[in-house]
Amino acid sequence: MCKALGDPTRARIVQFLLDCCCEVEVGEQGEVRSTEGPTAGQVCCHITGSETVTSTISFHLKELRNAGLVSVEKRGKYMVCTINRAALAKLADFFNDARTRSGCC
Amino acid sequence: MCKALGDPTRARIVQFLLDCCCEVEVGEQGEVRSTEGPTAGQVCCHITGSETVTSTISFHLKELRNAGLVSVEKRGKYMVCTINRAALAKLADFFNDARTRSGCC
DNA sequence: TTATTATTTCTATAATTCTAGAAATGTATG
DNA sequence: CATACATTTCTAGAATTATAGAAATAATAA
Repeated sequence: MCKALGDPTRARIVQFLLDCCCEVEVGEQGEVRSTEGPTAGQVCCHITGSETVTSTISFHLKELRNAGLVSVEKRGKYMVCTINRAALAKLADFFNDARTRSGCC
Repeated sequence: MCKALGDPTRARIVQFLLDCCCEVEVGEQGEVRSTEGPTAGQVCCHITGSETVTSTISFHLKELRNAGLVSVEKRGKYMVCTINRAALAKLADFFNDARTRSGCC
């Protein structure tokens, strides 16, 4: 998980997912309402400033997904990204344990 | 900090520093008693299994030091390594905040 | 059905990072 | 003072990882 978070682009993605609460914007009929996070395209737009380099964001989302930090699930033709709170809790617990651990001597 | 922890060798070093409570072993006079952590050479010995590749461990210790995770201070001719508990606390706090953060919607 | 939109996979290249030897530095010991 | 020891810096090469374009996939819209 730390390795995944170590890349600056992925760190920005995670920060965006933490800050963001955008509902997925949709066409005229509102196909994809009531999602919890932004779509892959919205992440891309926010991180790179354009829609042109989706492949790079897709790569990083896969890494974050493999690390268990983010879930990316299909809703219609979009991919909706959400932070995995349990993973954050795991990290918090690990570092909290480490902090309070006393050596054996 | 996550980037620093992301490397497997550095992760092992940190884990060793957390687990370890070795006092610095010394010559016949006991020059370097009452330190809090192992020397760079002891870290090297534990991680790589030999003393031969000290430069690599030195490189990683520098990275951990630059990230603020480990302090490496001189005691005689040894360098004594200790985990920075405040850094661990910072990480714990960050992930704890992130975990419990509720979106704005 | 055809076209369009969103995203992923593939590929090559670019960039970064790790590794380990050699030489250099600093400290202690004979 | 010379030698041995602990560690760092420098260097080149190896390995890994990131990037972005192009083609492929999948779902919706016309």
